[in-house]
Amino acid sequence: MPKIADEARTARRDQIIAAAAECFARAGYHATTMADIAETAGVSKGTPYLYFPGKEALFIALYEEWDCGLAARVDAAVGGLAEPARRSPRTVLAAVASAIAAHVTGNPQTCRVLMEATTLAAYEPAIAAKVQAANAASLDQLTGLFQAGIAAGQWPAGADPALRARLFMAGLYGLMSQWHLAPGTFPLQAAMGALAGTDAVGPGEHRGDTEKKGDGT
Amino acid sequence: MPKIADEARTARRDQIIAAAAECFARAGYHATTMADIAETAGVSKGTPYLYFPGKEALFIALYEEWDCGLAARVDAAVGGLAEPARRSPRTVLAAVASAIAAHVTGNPQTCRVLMEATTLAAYEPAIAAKVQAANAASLDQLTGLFQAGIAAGQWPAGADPALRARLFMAGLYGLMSQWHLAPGTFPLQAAMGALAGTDAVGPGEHRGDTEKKGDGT
DNA sequence: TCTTAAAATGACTGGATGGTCAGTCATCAT
DNA sequence: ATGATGACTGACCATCCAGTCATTTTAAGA
Repeated sequence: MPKIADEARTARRDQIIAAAAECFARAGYHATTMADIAETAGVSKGTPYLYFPGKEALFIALYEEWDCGLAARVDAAVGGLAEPARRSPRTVLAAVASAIAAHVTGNPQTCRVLMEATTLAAYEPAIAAKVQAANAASLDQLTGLFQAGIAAGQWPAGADPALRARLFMAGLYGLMSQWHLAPGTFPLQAAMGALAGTDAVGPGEHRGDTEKKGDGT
Repeated sequence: MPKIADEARTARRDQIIAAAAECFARAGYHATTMADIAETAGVSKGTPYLYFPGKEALFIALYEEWDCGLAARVDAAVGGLAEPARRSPRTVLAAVASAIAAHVTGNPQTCRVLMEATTLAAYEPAIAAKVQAANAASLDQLTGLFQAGIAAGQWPAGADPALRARLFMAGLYGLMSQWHLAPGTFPLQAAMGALAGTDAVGPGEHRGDTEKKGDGT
């Protein structure tokens, strides 16, 4: 009987999510209406409800899709490293930062959705759960990376890998937050690169060459 | 003629702003209604409009008040340093981080309002203007601090002060953002201390002793 | 081609919200 | 004491929006 092809269903779903991303990024969660999303997607007002239970569920689906997009990019970047480089935690870290910067620069909407999610997480338990889970996973991965780096002597022996991971994540998020307010003001790629090259608390294996100009406003 | 005492007017205003802070921090900007604020302040629904043109103006007033609160705290912390210490940019930086951590820990609402403002800034030009101005001012101050620190040899000569300042600010903001989602998960004070003690890209005058345990979730 | 069930539509609803305003009440100069 | 001035009140309005559902359209199978 005439059930729409699975493929078509998925396409519609993606179309709606993409429209939602555009709208949420443009106007924020609360200022975006379901009607906006439907119109942007080119469907009627009722259609989104055939694919998602409601606005919040749609946002969560979007968040997961986009976060996955980011995670996938990061994995791809790490996987794409040449074998010897992949063994160096420091190099991996730089690749992670670079991949994130590239993805965000290319899709500024990612920034917006990410920030919106983080802010919403303060009041919406369902969203908080997703955001915290994503954060914890990233933190774990980074902690592992720093652990390896410390073991390999790329960071000082006494360093606390969990703390390093947290500071690194905080730096990434803070940079995105600053950048999304005024994208033209400083080069995200360079700043994130510096953050990765940075030796929080350690004897400086690296030096001035990782520094780039930022124009300061 | 019977004009209310200026003192009384200011008190009412502050009372409304305090109520707004509580409500915005509890439920976020959009989910907070003017009726909520009025009720929390113990006044009628019309009264806030006698002191502020509307919801957005009230939020902006709150943002400025709270931001000033933070800036004042920072200034006080710096001013309170003993004279020789105040001459050391590194020490000043640590004092700044410590003052912010203390203020935020004591008033978690600050975190919420700050994040809410940053997110809103993406869509509300009036708020964006205030946030960007505040950011630029902080960035300038920090840049000056790093400049002095570099001149004094506390950071490597080649370092870019503007970039350092940006990374430091990003770290602070990112830490607040992580902390407000799960205040119990890690000690903000210690993390911010580590951030200030950190030698992004520099030879490490400091070492492991600035590291504290963070439990990693 | 024709049947039929699922998909899509869009008018509708019930509730909520920012903001207003005519009227009330407290205060202070006289 | 008293009355004029302005702070305060809270019912009210116009608007908006998430979500529903009866109806129409679409496409897969016979």
